[in-house]
Amino acid sequence: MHPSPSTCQQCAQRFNSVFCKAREEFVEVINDKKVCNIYKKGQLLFHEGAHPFGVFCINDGKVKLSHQGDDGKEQIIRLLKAGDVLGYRALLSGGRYSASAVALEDTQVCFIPKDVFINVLQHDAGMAFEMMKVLSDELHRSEIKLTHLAQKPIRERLAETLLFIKETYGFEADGITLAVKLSREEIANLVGTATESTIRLLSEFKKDGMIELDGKKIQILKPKQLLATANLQD
Amino acid sequence: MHPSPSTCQQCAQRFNSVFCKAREEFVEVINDKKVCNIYKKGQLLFHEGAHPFGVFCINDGKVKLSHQGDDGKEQIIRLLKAGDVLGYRALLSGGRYSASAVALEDTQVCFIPKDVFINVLQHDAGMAFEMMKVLSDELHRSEIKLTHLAQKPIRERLAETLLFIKETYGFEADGITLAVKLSREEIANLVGTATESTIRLLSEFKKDGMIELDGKKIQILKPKQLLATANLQD
DNA sequence: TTTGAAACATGACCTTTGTCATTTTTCAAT
DNA sequence: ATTGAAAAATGACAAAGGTCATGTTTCAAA
Repeated sequence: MHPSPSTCQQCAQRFNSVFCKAREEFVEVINDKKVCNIYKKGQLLFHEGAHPFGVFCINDGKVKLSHQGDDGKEQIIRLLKAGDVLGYRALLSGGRYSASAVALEDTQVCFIPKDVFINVLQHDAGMAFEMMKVLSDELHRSEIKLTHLAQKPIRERLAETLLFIKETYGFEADGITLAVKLSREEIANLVGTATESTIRLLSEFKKDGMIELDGKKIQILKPKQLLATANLQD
Repeated sequence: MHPSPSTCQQCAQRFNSVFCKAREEFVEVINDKKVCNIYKKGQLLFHEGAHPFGVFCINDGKVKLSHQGDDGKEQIIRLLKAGDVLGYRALLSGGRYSASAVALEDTQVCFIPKDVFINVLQHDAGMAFEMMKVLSDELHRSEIKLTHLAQKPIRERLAETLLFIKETYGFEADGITLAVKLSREEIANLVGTATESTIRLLSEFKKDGMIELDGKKIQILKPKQLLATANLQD
């Protein structure tokens, strides 16, 4: 865990986030009002059903965002990393959180109060535009996933999910090990399937030589074959 | 089909749309630059993969927005009605259309060129905020649907879809007939299932007395029982 | 009014995927 | 190092839902 950045102005994630286009004066305001915090692995940032009081900006670490299905089953809808902002959906829609956010590892987060965030959005068109872009991109991702969930077999969706994890978090220094530790159940809840099915298919992928498994470590041995298995057109 | 409105200022949908908070001066600009058009039932407003040149604002009529799955199967991701705007997702993300829009009945649409729309968003914070709200609401809907698609059986999803159609388009004058004609295949593509499964379940719902079927007309006889069948928590 | 294609309907069957039970492994706390 | 609970793995089985084949109805164009 890196030390807390002294200011937003110096933050390594600044130009990597939705604040990249924010004007200097507003970055100063945000810096004045932000509250930084560290969440330990497994800790809750916010809970489905709660009222939002601001947005969270990840400085370092990893977070999962998930819905609770009616039968209590978790559905992971987003994976977040340094530079990502979360909690904006409920804030902008004007309701409660519709998902819970949990740290996947020790994570450093800055909290920006609601009125500060809204105020910046209202007075900084560049920032507002970036926000719309983030929302549009998220919507796009969600709609594509929706279609795949409705139409693609689990095998393809699991391959796609592994590639998605790679896109999001990248590899360890070795260049092949996924840089996040997820349980089989979490992977299943990302794919939208039963844990056992995920376990079985991961074993198959391993038997096929596409991946290597070592506890929660997953190594991508044949990315091209995995991509072919995902059967992506777009 | 109503006659074309003379101006945006007088448009019946104005305060029912994303433009509800737009300042008068910008509504005037939009009015000057808009181009109105009528699309016949089945006609394409835009096609997946094409470049967006502006947004469409529905004045009267109904439109479906759908992805083409990899195997060519349609997935309907949104149903639109008077007052709804479409085509903004690709415009804001800065890419091509990721979905196709087709008129479900004769539909009157105003086209607003890209630069005009973007310009208004950039100079009218109220309008920008409304746009963010629309995006957030859409994202919310999409994520909920994602979870249901992953976790709920088809029976529940079909019931939910019928209620969603009711929420979107309402009833005919009789107060029980859904005010839109969709083929069984289109309903299936909304639910995310095979056409045959949809047909079978609709027959079951009819046998259970929840709905009545007469060609493409669907009457909701027992909304409460249908709601119970949908098994919605939220 | 006829007619032919498309949509609707239904049955049989099979594949996929989920569920349940059981065993094995991992890993952290003692 | 021990151990106990959680996670992972595996097999057997069941259920859900998709596919295919075929028959029926609808509806718009001739």
